[in-house]
Amino acid sequence: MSLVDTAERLIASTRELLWERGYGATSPKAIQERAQAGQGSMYHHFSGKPALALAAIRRSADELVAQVDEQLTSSGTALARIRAYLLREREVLRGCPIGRLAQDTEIAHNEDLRAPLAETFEWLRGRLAGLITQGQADGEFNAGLDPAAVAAALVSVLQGSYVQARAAGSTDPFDLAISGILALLSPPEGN
Amino acid sequence: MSLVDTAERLIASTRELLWERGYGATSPKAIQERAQAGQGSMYHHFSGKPALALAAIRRSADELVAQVDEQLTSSGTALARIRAYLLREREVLRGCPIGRLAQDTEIAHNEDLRAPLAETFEWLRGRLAGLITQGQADGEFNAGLDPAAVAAALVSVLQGSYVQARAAGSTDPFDLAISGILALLSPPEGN
DNA sequence: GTCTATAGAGAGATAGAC
DNA sequence: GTCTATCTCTCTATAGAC
Repeated sequence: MSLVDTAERLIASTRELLWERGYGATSPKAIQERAQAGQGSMYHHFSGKPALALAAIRRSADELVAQVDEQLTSSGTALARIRAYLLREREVLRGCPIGRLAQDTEIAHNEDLRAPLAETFEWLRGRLAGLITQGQADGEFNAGLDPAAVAAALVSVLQGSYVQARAAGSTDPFDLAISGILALLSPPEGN
Repeated sequence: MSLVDTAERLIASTRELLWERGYGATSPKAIQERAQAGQGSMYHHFSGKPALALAAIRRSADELVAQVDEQLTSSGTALARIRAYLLREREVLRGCPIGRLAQDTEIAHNEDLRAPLAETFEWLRGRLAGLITQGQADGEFNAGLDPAAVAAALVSVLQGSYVQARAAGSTDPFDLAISGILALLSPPEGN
């Protein structure tokens, strides 16, 4: 008996492969090999590739939400928390484990598989909007800004910066874009 | 004899399929069917799928650069041109034909296939940075901003907004994020 | 230039033994 | 629960006729 059960190893294996290769390029065989499980084992625990992928995506989404929520709940001003979140350590060239899947046609066109992505981003926009509202009350941000719109822009900068970094084969565009949005968010002096 | 030659039809077909499905999910067979060309025909004009994909990606990149350059060269202030570019008509749920490919592992990990993406985004950042510099000279933007950083952030917002829209299955997050970055770029009043 | 035939490999799953 | 055998399809390409 392994440290974790077979179903868990299959989910972990699938999460890694979805992040690395996407849905289409993730084969049952590769999943099994990485999980050290046989075919019969996989089809005993899951009805097939879609069901296993759904379990893996949900897990990744839940973990991301928990992790980001903890980061954004830390002490400090709203602006400081947002700064820390944008500047935190990231495996930039691997991309976002959730955002990456949105480009996958098989996922984007499947209601079940897409749902966790939609929920994750919706939660993130709401969480950031709340922080921005708080920052406006504290006089950190221009009171005329729409918190929901700024929050959406912040999420976009992160996701788009991953895209630019992967296109460039370098983290430079990522870092540049983050510094750009931070400058716009809290200008050195008035505009 | 067709209106356009076979090689051109193959390239056009590949461009469409790469946009819709990505590299891995685009099969020679599907390319041939959409181009109304046989297998022998395709392998006569191109050495294989990678060569055809490269020709298709280059074409898409060149076309995007030409199109955006024309848009950004229009009359009006720097800010007005950037606004018009961000707000232009887009097929949001289809995603960006170039940015979409950056998430494709087979493309991101292949120097030849990735190069056109890198060049396109580098050009776009430079083009926007030039406009921002001009806008600073005209007093439209805070002179303390780094044009290259703000340009990278603008590109990220576009790319990331495509990602959010596809995840949501709706254009709403896209529109929200664009309005957010525009508000940060030119606040209604001082910050 | 374009066609059809063929081929080795892998995808994704099912069947039935253990 | 896990294993091996088997199956049908598709992928990507090559070969050689026309």
